[in-house]
Amino acid sequence: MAKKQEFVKEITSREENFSQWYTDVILKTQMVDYGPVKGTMVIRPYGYRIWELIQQQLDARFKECGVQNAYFPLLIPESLLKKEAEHVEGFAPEVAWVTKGGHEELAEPLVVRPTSETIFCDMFSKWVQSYRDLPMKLNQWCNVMRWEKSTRPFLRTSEFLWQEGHTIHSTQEEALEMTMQMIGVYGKFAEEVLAMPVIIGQKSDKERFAGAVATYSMEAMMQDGQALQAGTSHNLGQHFAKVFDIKFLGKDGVQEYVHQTSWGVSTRLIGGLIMTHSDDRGLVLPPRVAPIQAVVLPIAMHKEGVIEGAEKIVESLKAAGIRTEFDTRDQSAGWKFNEWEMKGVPVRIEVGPRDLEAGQVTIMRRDTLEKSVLPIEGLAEAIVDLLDDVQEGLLCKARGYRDERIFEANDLDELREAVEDKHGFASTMWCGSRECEDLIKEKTGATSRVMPFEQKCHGDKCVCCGKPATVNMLFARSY
RNA sequence: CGAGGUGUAGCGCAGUGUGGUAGCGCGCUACGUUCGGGACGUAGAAGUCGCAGGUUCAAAUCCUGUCACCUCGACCA
Repeated sequence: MAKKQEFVKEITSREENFSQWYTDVILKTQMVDYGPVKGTMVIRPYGYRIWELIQQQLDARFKECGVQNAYFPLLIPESLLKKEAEHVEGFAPEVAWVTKGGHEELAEPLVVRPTSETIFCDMFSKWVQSYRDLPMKLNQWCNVMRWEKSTRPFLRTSEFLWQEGHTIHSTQEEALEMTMQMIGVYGKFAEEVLAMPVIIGQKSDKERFAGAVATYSMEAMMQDGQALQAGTSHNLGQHFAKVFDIKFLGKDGVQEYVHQTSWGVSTRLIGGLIMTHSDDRGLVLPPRVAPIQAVVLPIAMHKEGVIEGAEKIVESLKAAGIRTEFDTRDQSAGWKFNEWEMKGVPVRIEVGPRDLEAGQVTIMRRDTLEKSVLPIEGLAEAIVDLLDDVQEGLLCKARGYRDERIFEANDLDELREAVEDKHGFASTMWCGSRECEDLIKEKTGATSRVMPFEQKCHGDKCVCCGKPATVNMLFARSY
């Protein structure tokens, strides 16, 4: 019999220090480690598996939209990046340069891609001639590099993994539709797969992507009330097309510039996932992105028939398509309980001699920490249902949490109170001016997040200047 | 870039005042006893004390320089 030992807390509580808690969770669950170069991270197998699951499921949704995958080079010539003025200005402070090839100084320096608009455009201009070539919808899964001043694993790292979609269309309407379609795909994906509720809307001019006509974003609320921009979709208009000379011959025989979009989500989604669901015991993963959905723990393994009994259960779960881990390591049961809880496995299945005798197993679900008993007969089907339940439960819980923390703010003081004291989002009426946006940032630390597609009008005066308001804007402190 | 802090075993830390042969907890290895919420015993392995110089018979400890990292600002689609 194992003696009870004082519980050694490995993870800082969220209440005490949210950012330390976050770091503890990702390091101690062995999802990532810090890389040798400052601001980089090594994604370990457990973390990478989550990314793979995101990739698979998101990519399938892209394909449904007629998007094809491709791969473009890591290095971009300086001249290409510089073609679009606003674009280069936006990224200049954070690009990494390559100036040497072997021992030779390069005639033209190269940048490590911070995003690939320019190189896509360069190729588009060669590939497109006729309206019959359009639309062209491409996507690539790759890494990008941005030399950030301050970094945090998953949320802002110098190098990160993402997908970037780039499409070109013959009409403005079609490009706009594509932009909207993709932000919609992201929003649905975030809620259905990551169980992460998001608010979709348009960014202010200040927060817009460098070179875009309009940027749409999905914003999620983390458990400390800060906002996370979890995915963006940009309507690039014809800016890039004009600079890179991407023209096509229309049905009417007239040369026209294409209308363009780009959209992306990154490994930041994993950071969002963690800060949305996890608790003081560690990770809580939604079943659809859990590398291990169910762990089977044989109790008192040395006893006759336990391993065999558990093994049969494992086989039946695997046959039902459940990602199952069979943990037969020589460790105490309590130790394993904690280990798998920390790693966020949605369902734990204990199989002990007493269970087997009674033809049942003991179940614990990670989201509610509730224990229950299920019969071995028909267990796999029951677990499939349970996983669906967990998935749904997590979304509901997160949505409830978020909705409670969106506060209407009618003046600067209420806005500050919403983000600072109540740790939430401020829903405001805003005049649309840059001056007010800057002043709000200065006074409250909050930045504009999105003008939600679902506008909630609650007044007619700007939260900052009191002049007539034009739009409902969410303000929040953000990552 | 401004202010503060920290570098000692894989991780977390003590030791630095007053210089004297490197310590603790966790983890790791082997064997045995255990096994339904972080087990126990015994025996082990593991450190150029961030780096470079200086003072000294002797430096983790004192002096000088330097590097790295962390926190808070600033900055950041």
